[in-house]
Amino acid sequence: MRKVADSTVRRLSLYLRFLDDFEGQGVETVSSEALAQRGGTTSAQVRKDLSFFGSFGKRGLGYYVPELAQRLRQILGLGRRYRVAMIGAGKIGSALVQYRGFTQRGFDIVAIFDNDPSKIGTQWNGLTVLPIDRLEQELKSQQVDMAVLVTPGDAAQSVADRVVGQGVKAILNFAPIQLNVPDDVVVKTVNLALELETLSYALTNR
Amino acid sequence: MRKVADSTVRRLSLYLRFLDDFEGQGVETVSSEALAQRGGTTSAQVRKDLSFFGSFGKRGLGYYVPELAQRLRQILGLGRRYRVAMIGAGKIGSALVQYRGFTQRGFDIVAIFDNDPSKIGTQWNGLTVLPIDRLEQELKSQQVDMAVLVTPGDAAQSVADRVVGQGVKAILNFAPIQLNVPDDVVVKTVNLALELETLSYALTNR
DNA sequence: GCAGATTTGTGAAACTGTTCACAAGCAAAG
DNA sequence: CTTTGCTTGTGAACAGTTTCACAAATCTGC
Repeated sequence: MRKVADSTVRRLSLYLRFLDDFEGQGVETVSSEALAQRGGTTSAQVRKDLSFFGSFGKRGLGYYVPELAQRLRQILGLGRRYRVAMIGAGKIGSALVQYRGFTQRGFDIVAIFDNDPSKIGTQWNGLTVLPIDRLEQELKSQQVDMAVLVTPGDAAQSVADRVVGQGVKAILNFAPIQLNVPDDVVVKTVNLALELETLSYALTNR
Repeated sequence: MRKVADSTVRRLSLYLRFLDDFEGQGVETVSSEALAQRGGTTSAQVRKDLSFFGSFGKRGLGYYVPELAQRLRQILGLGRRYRVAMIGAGKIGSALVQYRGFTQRGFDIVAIFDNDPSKIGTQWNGLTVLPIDRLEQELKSQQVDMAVLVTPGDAAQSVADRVVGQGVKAILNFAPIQLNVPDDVVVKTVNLALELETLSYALTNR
């Protein structure tokens, strides 16, 4: 498959959300224009995004909502559930464990790790916080697909190495550092303070 | 000022973080190549990014770390502190209130709102959760610069309207919807489930 | 079955962002 | 003071992304 831009994939994910909404409202077909308005983009953009993967619409009519939703799920790899490990049971980590959005969209958190003795053994949402020493063992036995890193910055790289060592190929990283991983591992970093700084920039330069 | 790409601003914010590290280590000068390696980019990219705002380096030597850091703070508007309101005291909201990274980087949370009677009046990190009815009053009296929206999706737009109505010009949005705001208001949306979906896409298409 | 109204799918054009490559400037050594 | 080596700053080339614009396909109403 030829390379598709990250921005395209993000929009597809958005479109899918809108389609779910439309489907809930009993809408049967939708035009690229309608999707575009909902997503703050243009109809040409929507059609171009979809065209990378095939032609799913009917000229003169638009797209069948359930069918397009199904196609997008397939493209995005959402035809299955994913097993996710949360590494770090601090503020953000414990909030994410309880976050409904993940489960709703197909991502089940199946293990939580921390190295703080006062946290180990406590229950979070039905899961026991495990000591970080058990990482290798659990990632294997639980068949974890993805790891969410919510450790302090200075621990993140070594944890990432261990996770990668167990064959995990996808990491969502909240630590404010640039992770170094092999080419076949995909990392998405979310840096919350950085997002505020882009707002600060925008406020300042107007 | 001519328009600078969002990607450039994000990298500047990263460079600043690296400069802080270097400064802490007592490093006096740094080359574009050193910054590039730390940030996973190229030296040409670093120099181009900086060149939008002036020429801060010395040929043959590089950049003076404290000076460049100072310049970047100025460019990013980080020469001051910002007053931030957290709207929504759910899982994510309460985690963010306690998150050190915000305070460390100049963003002080000065008010928290929710509409759940069981949360109103409770203390979070020294702040009392206020009823959402007090929003307008508090945003004004507290001179809030930015709002972080952590409400359910269906409440987000109406809250955003009220926030904008009080003159707040910057919103960090965690609700999984596309916010509609006037042109002079800047919104950054962070969609956590969507980040996982891009990982899912990457895992599937290899 | 035909005319008119829609809407897709897609090359081409326009635009935006990144990389290249090198002249110019500065430091250090002799 | 001159040479050598390094590093910046930047125009130009390149690459990637978005927008345009239109032929082709389908629907609707008569």
